[in-house]
Amino acid sequence: MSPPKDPAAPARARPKTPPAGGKPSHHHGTLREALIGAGIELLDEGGLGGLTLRRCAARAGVSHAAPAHHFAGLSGLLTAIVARGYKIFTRTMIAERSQAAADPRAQLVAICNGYLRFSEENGALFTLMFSTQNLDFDNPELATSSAAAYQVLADGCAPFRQGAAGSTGTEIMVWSLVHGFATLSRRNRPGQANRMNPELKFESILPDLELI
Amino acid sequence: MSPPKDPAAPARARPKTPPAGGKPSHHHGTLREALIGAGIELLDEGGLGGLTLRRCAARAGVSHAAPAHHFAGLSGLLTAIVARGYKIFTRTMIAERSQAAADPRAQLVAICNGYLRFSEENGALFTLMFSTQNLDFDNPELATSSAAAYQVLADGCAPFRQGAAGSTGTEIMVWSLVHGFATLSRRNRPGQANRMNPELKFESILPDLELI
DNA sequence: CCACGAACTTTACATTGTCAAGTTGCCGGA
DNA sequence: TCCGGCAACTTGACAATGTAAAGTTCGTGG
Repeated sequence: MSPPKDPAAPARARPKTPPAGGKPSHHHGTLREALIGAGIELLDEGGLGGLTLRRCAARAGVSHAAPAHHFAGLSGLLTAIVARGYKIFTRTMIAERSQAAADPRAQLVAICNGYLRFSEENGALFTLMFSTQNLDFDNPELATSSAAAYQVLADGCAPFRQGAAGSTGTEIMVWSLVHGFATLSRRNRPGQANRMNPELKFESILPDLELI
Repeated sequence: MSPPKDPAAPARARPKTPPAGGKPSHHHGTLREALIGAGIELLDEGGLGGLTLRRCAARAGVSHAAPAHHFAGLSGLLTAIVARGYKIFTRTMIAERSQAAADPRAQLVAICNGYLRFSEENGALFTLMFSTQNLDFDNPELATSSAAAYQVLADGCAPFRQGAAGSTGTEIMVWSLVHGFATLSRRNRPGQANRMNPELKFESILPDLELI
C-alpha cells in the first residue's frame, strides 16, 4: 500500500493492572477489548485507510500477530469493531428518542436524528458498518447488535402503516430515506458542487405517515 | 493482503492493431481504456477485493508499473473506473425512462428503477462509485459524469415540489430514498435475517408527490 | 514442583502500491 | 537516411500489509 507515515502512536505502556474482575490469564487479559478500542480510535483519526491490524496491535502494545489469538483474522477484528459500533449506534438513537415529545411522529423523527448524528460523529465507523466487504456476517454478536439497532427504528415505525405492506413498509421506507440522507450528507463534505443544502432538516423530507 | 489465488487471466495477447484513428504511438495506445475495462471486469468477477492495480495491468497484458503512465496511482485508476461507471449508470436510467409512460410520476419511477437495476447488476462498481476513499474528487471527468447522472434524477424531480424547498427538496428526498433502498436491497443478499421482502417494489414506498 | 497450555513474540512469506532506473520502439528534423 | 529525443513500457527494488508456522514466556492445575 502507500506509506502513510504511521499516524498511530508506535506503542503504548501496558495498562497498569488486570482489572481484578474477569479472567486475567497471561498479561492483562483485556487485549480483545483494547484492540477493538484501538481500532475505533484509528478509524476516528485516520478514516478507513488508517485502520490496520498491525496498527491496532501496535496501539494496544502487542506484537502484530497477537490479534490472531482473539479474532479470526482481519475480518474478525473488523466484525468485532462493527459490532461495538452498532451498540453505540443503538444508544445514540435511544438517547435522542428519550428527549423527544411523546407523539409517534416526534419519536420517529428523533430516532432518525440520532441515526444521522451517529453517522456524522462516526463517519468512518459508519461506513465500515455498512460495508459488505471483510465482515463476517455469520458472527452472532454482529447479528445481535445490528438487529438491536434495526429494532429501535422498527419500533419507531410500528405506529404507522405504509400502503398494503403495513408497518414493515414504513420501516423500509424510513430506513431507506434516513440512510440515503446520511450517505448524501456525508458525500457533500469535500466542498464539491454541493447540491445538498446543509440546513435542510431531515423532517422536511419525511412524508406524512398514516397512523395504524 | 490475503493470497487470493490470482482470479485474473495471467496475461492476454496484445490487441491486433492500433484502431487506426487516434494517436497510436508506441504499442497500441489504447492501454488506458483497456485498463479501465479490465478493472470493471475484475470488479464483476471478484468484487471490490478482486480489483487491484497489478491485476488490471496483468489482464491488459502489461507490466505492473505501466498504469502509472496513464493514471495518477491507484486512486487515479479507480477514479477513471468510477467515471466510466457513472456513464453506464446514466445510460441505464435514461434507457428505463424512455420505456415509461409520459406522466411525470411514471417517468420518475422509471428513473429510480434504472437506478436500482444498475445497483443490482453492478454491485461492486456501485459500491466503489459511492465510496469516499481512494477517489480523486477533483478529477474533472468524474465531476462531469457524476453530475450528469444526478441531473437525470433531478430532471425527473423537476415537475414536483417538496414543501418550501421546491423541487430541490424532492431531489434530495427521492435520491435518499432510492439510494437507501438500493443499499438495503444489496445488504440483504447473504440470506441473513431478512427483513426486506425482495418482492417489495420501490414505487410502493415512494410517497405521493405534489406537482408544481 | 512441574508439565501443560494459553498468550504472546519472532520470523518468514506472498501480495500490494509506489518509485527509480533502464530499455524499446516510433517520430521528426537535419 | 540517420539519429536524437521522447513517450511507452519493463525491471527491480522497497515499505507496508495480512497470514501462517514455530518458538518463548508465563500462569495455573495436578
